[in-house]
Amino acid sequence: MLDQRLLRDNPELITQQLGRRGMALDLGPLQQIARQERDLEQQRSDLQAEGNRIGKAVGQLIQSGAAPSSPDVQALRDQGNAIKHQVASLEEQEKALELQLREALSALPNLPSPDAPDGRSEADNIEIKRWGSPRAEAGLQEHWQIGERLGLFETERSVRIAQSRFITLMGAGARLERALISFMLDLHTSKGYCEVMPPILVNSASLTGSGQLPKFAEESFRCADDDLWLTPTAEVPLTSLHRDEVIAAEQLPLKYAAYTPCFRREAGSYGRDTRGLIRLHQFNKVELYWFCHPDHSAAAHQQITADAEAVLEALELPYRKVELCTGDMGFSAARTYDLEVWLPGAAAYREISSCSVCNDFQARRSAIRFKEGKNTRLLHTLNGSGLAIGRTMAALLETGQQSDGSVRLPAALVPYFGGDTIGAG
RNA sequence: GGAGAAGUGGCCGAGUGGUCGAAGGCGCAGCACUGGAAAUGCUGUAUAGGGGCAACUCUAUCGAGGGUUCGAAUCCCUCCUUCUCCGCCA
Repeated sequence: MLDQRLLRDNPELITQQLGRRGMALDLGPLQQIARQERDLEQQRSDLQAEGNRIGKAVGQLIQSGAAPSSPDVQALRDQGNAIKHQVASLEEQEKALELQLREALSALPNLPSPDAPDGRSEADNIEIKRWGSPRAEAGLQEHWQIGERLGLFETERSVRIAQSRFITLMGAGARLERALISFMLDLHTSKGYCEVMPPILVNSASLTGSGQLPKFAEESFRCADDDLWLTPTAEVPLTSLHRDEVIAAEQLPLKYAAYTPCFRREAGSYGRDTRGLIRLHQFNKVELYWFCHPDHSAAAHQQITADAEAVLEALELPYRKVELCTGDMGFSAARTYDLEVWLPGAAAYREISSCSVCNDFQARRSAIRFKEGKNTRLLHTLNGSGLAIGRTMAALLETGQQSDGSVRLPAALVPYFGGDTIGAG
């Protein structure tokens, strides 16, 4: 959510910055509403002050012996009643404006950071670096072919259990998924992240707080009888972990690593990535999340990205780091790096992590502040995948495939998986 | 799921219609005392929004929302949460 004061005082800045995302906005009407609302508030509170004076005067009169039914008291009562009605009417108008304003503001995305590169789409993203030596021989299989051949997951039967875009991991496949989760959590907690296992059903307030609602309701699964949704990412419960809190400055940064399943409807992606582990309605992810001081969020963004990169490097998976342009960034982000892992079978880089700094955007929506001396200020939040588990498995299968049909796993994973090869012999 | 009790400031806790944003205590901060500290004393210590360069000032907030009243922490209604007992359960 953007600052209402910014809307009142400098809507041109918002228009200009959201223009970098490719939005054309006229905020004039909204600014009018914001100013009207402020004026109404002023009128209303002046009236209330008058009402309070009258109330006290009545009390004093009665206490000093005036009969409650005397004309003096009655006159004041009448005045009080008149004010009460005026206040009620002003309040009603004010609430209506406030609602309009909040709805409009909560549908606006974050302002991009000055450092974020301008651009219209994915095509304008900027490659920052490459790591590792991608395999590029001919005849490499895609992960779903390897998985099916080695019996690592069930595709057809999963449709019977749920529907398409769900997967059932079997045997070594299930074991590898579990190994990856443990490996990633251990790696992150060894660097000072606090491990979290949050609820994966979240309420509307939580989804609004991190930016998924109101605009992206169709992306999440909703429980019919409750105000609960299946979380699309651990970013949602982690943001709300400290919703409506004031945190002591000395405690910052708070760094969390959470493993959760994630649920996404993937509306509008029919026919894309229908095979294997790339695009599922349910997938596992280890998410990194920081609450930090505004002065340190830029450095924190580099760090959280490096922490995600460390997973790929420990798993010996070649990747590239891409900075998203303003036109391709997510709703809540001010600046984003994507990590794209090399899939030798598909011969393509695929997104496996997205690391964003949201500045105070989520903090304002979720009322998460910190106390610095006498001042209470909004803090900054960051999130990054560290990493998406299914896509990591896909990359491991394609990267580790050997001519005998087996898959060799990186050394770091051996203690977790309990072996260095899948499908040997 | 059934029955009962309770939700007040960072914490504990008083307050059942009138200058109550709220006694008292703890905690915290500053000052005094001290060689230094403890103890003690004094002072200060909620959040959000509006106005003002500022000192300051106005409004709202005693779980949430509505109602009664000139006036509500206090009375009424609805909801939420927590606790206790019973039942059920991985």
